[in-house]
Amino acid sequence: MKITNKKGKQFRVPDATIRRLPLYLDKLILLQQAGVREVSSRQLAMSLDIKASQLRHDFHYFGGFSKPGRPYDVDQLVPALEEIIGVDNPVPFIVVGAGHLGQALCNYANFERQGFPLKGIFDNDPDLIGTKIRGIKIESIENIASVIKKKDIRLAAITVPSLVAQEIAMKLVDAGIMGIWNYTPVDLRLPEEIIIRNERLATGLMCLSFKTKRLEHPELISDD
Amino acid sequence: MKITNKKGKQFRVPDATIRRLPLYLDKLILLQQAGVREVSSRQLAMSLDIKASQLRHDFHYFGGFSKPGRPYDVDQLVPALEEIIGVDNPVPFIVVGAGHLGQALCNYANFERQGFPLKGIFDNDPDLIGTKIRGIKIESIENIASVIKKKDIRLAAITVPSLVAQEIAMKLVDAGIMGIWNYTPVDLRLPEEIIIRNERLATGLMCLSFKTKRLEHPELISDD
DNA sequence: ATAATGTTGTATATTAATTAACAGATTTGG
DNA sequence: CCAAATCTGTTAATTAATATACAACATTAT
Repeated sequence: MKITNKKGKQFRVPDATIRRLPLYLDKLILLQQAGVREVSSRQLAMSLDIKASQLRHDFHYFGGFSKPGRPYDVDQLVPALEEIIGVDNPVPFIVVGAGHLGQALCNYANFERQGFPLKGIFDNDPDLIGTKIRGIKIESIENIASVIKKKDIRLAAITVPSLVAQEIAMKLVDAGIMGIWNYTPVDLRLPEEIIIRNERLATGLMCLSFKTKRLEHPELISDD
Repeated sequence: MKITNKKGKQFRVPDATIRRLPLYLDKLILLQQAGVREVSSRQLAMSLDIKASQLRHDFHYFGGFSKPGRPYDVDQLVPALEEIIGVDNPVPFIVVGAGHLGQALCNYANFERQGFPLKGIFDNDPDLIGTKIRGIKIESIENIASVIKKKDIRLAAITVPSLVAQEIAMKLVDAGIMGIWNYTPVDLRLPEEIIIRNERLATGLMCLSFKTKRLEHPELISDD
């Protein structure tokens, strides 16, 4: 993805950098809450287990965040990163599918704190419709389009059964959704301008398993 | 990470490849369940939105999964990948912290189906201890060490409050845990042989936000 | 038979990402 | 006031990841 920075220069921002931006912001907000005012690239990088040069390299795409010779000013860097990431204003989102996973996402209070207020929960199960999660009423999927338009929602998480995932995703796109956080195992086929992010919960466990297995069977590893 | 393949040759397996292995397995199991017997690298890669050559390159680290000239045999490839990833035998795990997120993980039935049976849920809240999730009783954190040892658990997810995360992680390691799936925002400091995987739920939303923002403000993008 | 098509495994080339290096700025300590 | 220590921004070098190319083999159709 290419962007134009403040100096008018154009850069291609690597995906790897985009993936790290949220981690930087996350950590910086923690520091800010702890009352830390300044942080060097080395300190910040170390706490994220990356090299300081990489952090500076990442920041470099977006222009200077500090005067040369001085560490970063936390109170200045946080809003700058928020603007870059696009959470300088709250970004409302909805959850479609109120099963266990959907409910868990809805109950995760930190989204709101990180700039993503939950604005709607939808399901087709009559037993669920009308019940509330954190004060938000679960609505019928029939209402999705009108809510999306009325509240100007751009992001949606979907945790629905595989069979209906494609159909529901298309409905969301028609209603104006621009980014889909896909928790189903389905390859959604949508217009190419729609941003899709696939999550696979078990992937984390599998990566852990791959590596711990090789700790237990040292004959499979060599470290040179 | 380096491994030794069946021919005795040593390879360094790129992290990017390790991250893709679970996706391959995931997709192959879906195909297997759908009754598909053979799949070419091109078909499989297309459904995962990667290049066929990359898939073959990934598989190449682990030795031949097919005869040259023939597509992959699904029923043969699934167990082979399972063995590589380390889920050829069930890999039990536990969840520490039974708040909303912990409960959501426990309720996510697919882990079991993918080789990760949940063998324990732990919390310190007296109101929660004794209640059940999917038939598994929530136990006091005091019991963790004995359960880990008795049931020979190697992986643990932690979804506890930040303040106690480090302390609990150390307790887990002392009891024999080798891999930690960390859902807290804390940088765990543990012996270097312990595998840690940090998850940040909001990261997914932030990456979506970064990209959709630039769709809405085309002046920030250039596509040449 | 044999040509046409489709397949993998693997070497090579290309592109992307990470790390290192360092100039120039700033602060600190004596 | 100057030397030592820190720090960033930026470029260059290195390493990692991805894509291309193609030989060798298999299948299918004619």
